[in-house]
Amino acid sequence: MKEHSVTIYDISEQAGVSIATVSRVLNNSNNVSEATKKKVLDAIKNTGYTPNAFARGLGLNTMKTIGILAADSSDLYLAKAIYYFEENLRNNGYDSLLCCTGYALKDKKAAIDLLISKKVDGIILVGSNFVYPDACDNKYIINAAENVPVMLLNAELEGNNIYCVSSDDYKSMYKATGELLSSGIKNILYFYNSLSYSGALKERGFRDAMKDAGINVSERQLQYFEGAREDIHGMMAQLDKVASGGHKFNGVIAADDTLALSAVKYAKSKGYKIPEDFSVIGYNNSMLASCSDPELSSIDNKLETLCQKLTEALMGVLSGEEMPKKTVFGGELIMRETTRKKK
Amino acid sequence: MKEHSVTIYDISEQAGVSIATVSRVLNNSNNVSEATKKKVLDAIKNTGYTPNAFARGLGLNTMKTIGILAADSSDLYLAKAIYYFEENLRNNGYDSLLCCTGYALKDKKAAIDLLISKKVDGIILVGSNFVYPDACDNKYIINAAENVPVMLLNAELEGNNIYCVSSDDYKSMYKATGELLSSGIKNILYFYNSLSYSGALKERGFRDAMKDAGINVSERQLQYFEGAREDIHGMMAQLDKVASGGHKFNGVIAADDTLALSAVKYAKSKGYKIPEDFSVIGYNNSMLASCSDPELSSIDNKLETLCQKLTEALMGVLSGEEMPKKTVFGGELIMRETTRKKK
DNA sequence: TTGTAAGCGTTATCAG
DNA sequence: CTGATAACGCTTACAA
Repeated sequence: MKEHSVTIYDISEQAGVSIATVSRVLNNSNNVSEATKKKVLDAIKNTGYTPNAFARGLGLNTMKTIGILAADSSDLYLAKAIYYFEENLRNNGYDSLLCCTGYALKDKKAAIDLLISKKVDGIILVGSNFVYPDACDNKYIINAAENVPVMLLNAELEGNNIYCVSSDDYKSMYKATGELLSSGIKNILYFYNSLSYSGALKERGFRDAMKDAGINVSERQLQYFEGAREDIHGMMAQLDKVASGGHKFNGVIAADDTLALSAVKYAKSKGYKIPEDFSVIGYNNSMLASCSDPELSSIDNKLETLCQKLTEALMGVLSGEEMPKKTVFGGELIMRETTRKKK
Repeated sequence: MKEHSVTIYDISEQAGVSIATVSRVLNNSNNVSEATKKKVLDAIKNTGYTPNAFARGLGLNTMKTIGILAADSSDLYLAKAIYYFEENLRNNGYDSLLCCTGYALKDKKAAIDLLISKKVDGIILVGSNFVYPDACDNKYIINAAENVPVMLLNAELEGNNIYCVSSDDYKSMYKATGELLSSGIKNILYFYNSLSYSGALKERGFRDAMKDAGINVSERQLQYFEGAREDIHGMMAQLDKVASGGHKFNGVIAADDTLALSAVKYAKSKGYKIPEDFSVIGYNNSMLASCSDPELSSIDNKLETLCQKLTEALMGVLSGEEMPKKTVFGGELIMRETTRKKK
């Protein structure tokens, strides 16, 4: 608890120069002689002076912070994303203000308002769950973008000052479904837990692939899991209920590795041979893939690249450059032990 | 991109009062008549005015932010902690500035300095890895505490303005080891990946329990894993190497669930029956416990409670109350499928 | 109950 | 190259 912190005035006094000069050496403006520069630097060192960030913020109208919004920062996938963002941002001289909003729209709104009132320089929305199928529900993002650039990870939304970086979930799912089908697995259950726009894309990828293979998909083949995101037992129970309800399936494509892992455990509990009699494909290629036994085949959506590109884009926008409003990368199916080789 | 944002002066003008009055209704100081209050509130609503946080910060010398430091915010356990902290802090009107430091001391130093220069109101060090066995290496924390209160989660350090909240790792490990021994498993390998102070405590718990049971522990019975924290295969390989090197073991106590899960996979790969022929106990009781098959017995260290208490303590300190310098909770061994019932 | 005015600690614009 | 000085937008004595 410093009593009265040392200010630019103290330095100016000690160094025998004006505060303007001190400010100049602080921001290493070149118009200052080596001699006086040294005096100032010495004084700074002696006192252990650090510029007051608030005063600085007030003058410059920025404190170089980016607001990071995520529904749940402890979610395996979101946590990784946040990690990458924080690192990239810090390397660019920005700090990260983290807000976990939960999955309710009104909380997301509140959080975004909070960040704006704290005058962050930009906002990153981590995860597809921030954009809703119904356009009205996305108004809060459009509004936020009137104040600061808003960057979306794994989501798409058209709007002024809004930039999107995402993985092509539709295509990834389409391809993964195709792979599973051509490996001989036909009775595939689609298991998901997100109603986001990106979630809808994944589902459509699955449906289209099935349709294009001439297979009809019934409603109960699409299982929405409503429980907690880590509730493996709940997931297993749901699969069990579906099966015992009469709907047989010998493969699961999941919108998330946790769901996929639960499918693996479910299949094992039933005594099915994986991958011969029962195949599973997950999504995100998270650490759960190698935790699972057998190890999960999973779709890798290049999270690190996405985060990097998104940060670059944000930096570009902040320095006034023209940046692409939408950039999308391809995903890649990583084959492990829960899928057969193509026939 | 607002052109010129609306200030307290605009409001004062529109409402026909002085800025002081506006400020008063903003901070709902009670000395203001209902009539003028309404005028001001109306003006605020009309204009969509939000107080400038920087100016506020400058005047009050706080922007109500807490710095959260973690080596790796994507680590399963740390991510959960960060999540709890963020939530608790926000409920108390504080924002969270997140810094991921990695595990290198000099980066931790840099990060903590950064946070202080940004004038956070307090700092939370998430995870035992911030305090080192060698006292000199902890100087950076002591220094930081001269500026703001520093809170340690799962670590202990004596010092002015430093507060610790932790789980009793020593006792938890001691007890867990005892349980395993009394279940009949005697050749236990201790598997760890952290050299922190808390890591040392866990190890000592293990050693003492073994000693008290009259069992000698050799050096190669303590396996330090140096690789990446999610490298399951690397962990398995190390266990394999130990075994094929001639050291037989039929149980593993791990300092972390990931390590434990790798031990389960290792044992299964060898065809050992779990838990009859091979038992495993993990630490943290993370979601990996239920991801594992069989499910991991694991030590729960009440993370949510710890985070809550720590936040409470911090809030107390910030409001000038006297707070305990050290509070420690007990852990609990959650029995699942990788341990036998006691004989 | 309300207004005036003095900070808060910088940056930036002008003169010199 | 350097020094005054006016912003920046808010809080808070102190007066009225």
